[in-house]
Amino acid sequence: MAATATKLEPRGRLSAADWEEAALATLAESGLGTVAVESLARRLGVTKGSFYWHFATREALIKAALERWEKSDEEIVVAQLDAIADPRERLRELFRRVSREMPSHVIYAALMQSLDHPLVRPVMARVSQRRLDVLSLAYRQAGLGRNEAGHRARLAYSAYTGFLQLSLQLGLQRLGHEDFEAYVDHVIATLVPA
Amino acid sequence: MAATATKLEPRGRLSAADWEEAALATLAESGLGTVAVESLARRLGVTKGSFYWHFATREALIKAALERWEKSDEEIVVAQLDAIADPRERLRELFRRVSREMPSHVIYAALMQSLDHPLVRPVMARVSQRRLDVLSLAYRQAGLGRNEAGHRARLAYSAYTGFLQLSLQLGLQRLGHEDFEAYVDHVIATLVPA
DNA sequence: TACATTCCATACGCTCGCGTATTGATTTCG
DNA sequence: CGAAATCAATACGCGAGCGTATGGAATGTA
Repeated sequence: MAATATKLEPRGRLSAADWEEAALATLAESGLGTVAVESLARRLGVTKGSFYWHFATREALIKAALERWEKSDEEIVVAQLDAIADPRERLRELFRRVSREMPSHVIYAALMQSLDHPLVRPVMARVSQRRLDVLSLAYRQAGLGRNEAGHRARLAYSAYTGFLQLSLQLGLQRLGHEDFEAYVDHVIATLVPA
Repeated sequence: MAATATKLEPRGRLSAADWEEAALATLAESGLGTVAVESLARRLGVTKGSFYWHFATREALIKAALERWEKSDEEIVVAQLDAIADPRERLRELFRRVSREMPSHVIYAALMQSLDHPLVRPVMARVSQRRLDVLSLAYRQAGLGRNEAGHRARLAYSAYTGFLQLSLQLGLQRLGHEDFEAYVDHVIATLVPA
């Protein structure tokens, strides 16, 4: 009957990867601040003793989890997107992707709330720069000038990260599936050149 | 020669207001997490003993500081803005205000990084709702339909909060005074209907 | 089976920040 | 001036989390 169903994920012995996954899961649920070793241990059905065999320190775990996430994010968000030739359609698809594959965005949003923390900031700086570059390139290919494209990319990316913050962290009117579609359409109409 | 010039603000005895101001200053500088009573005490040139005479608990201080900020923010951002009759010009001025009066925006951005924390979230929810309403109204008066106005307001506000996060927290290319003006112009051109 | 490696539990120490208790100084004011 | 009220210093207790030490169980392997 435990309301907070602390789902213990793996059953047998644990590997470093298990801890990293658990860390990312907890991160997505309640932020980096709650990623504590004793808490994770309970979640996994073991104790600290286990953790410190796999990792030297809590920071080491965070570092590993971040690398794991950054890698998967790199593939998901960026890679399978270059396929779309038409830049305008690529932009539209990019905006739509925010709804699908939410899990990765949830972690993104959680990490953006921990931009203090020396390990997180550089990761998010790289991730953000990559996304900005993708956007900027698409806008250039869509016909905008160098400066225009840069500004529009920054605007679009700001809207993206801001929207996630308002929705997931602030919890501002959760915006049902219906209205969300309408909103995305409006964003596309406003930010994607005809 | 102390690099981190921990400026002790008031000289004589302290009042509750002094602690609140110091809390807001520290908040703006390094986030809510660093708003600790012993730290503030050092900053003010006293010790904990003083603090706990003025406040029952750290949370009480935060609560008071938040009320103080919300009040001042309410006046600055909202009040002296209804003056501008033309909604389009009002929107333009609104975007420009992000550059001036940075201090309040810095505190805003810092608080948006602490949306966990039970005292902060409701405050930011109210503040955000007010600003969204202001935007939405302006867009309606500018001729947009009910839904259009709501969506555009959300988009503009997302861009606002996202931009602050990217600039102040992530530190993404600090964007010199020159480029910043150009960016704001681009935003206005993109988000304010002709 | 024997032995090494891998994984985990228990118990402990340490630091940091909050909050309390107590005493002391400094105003304020009758 | 003397007493009350106001503001502050010192010392202490406490819980949360990290990290360490050490022994024990489980798994592989010769």
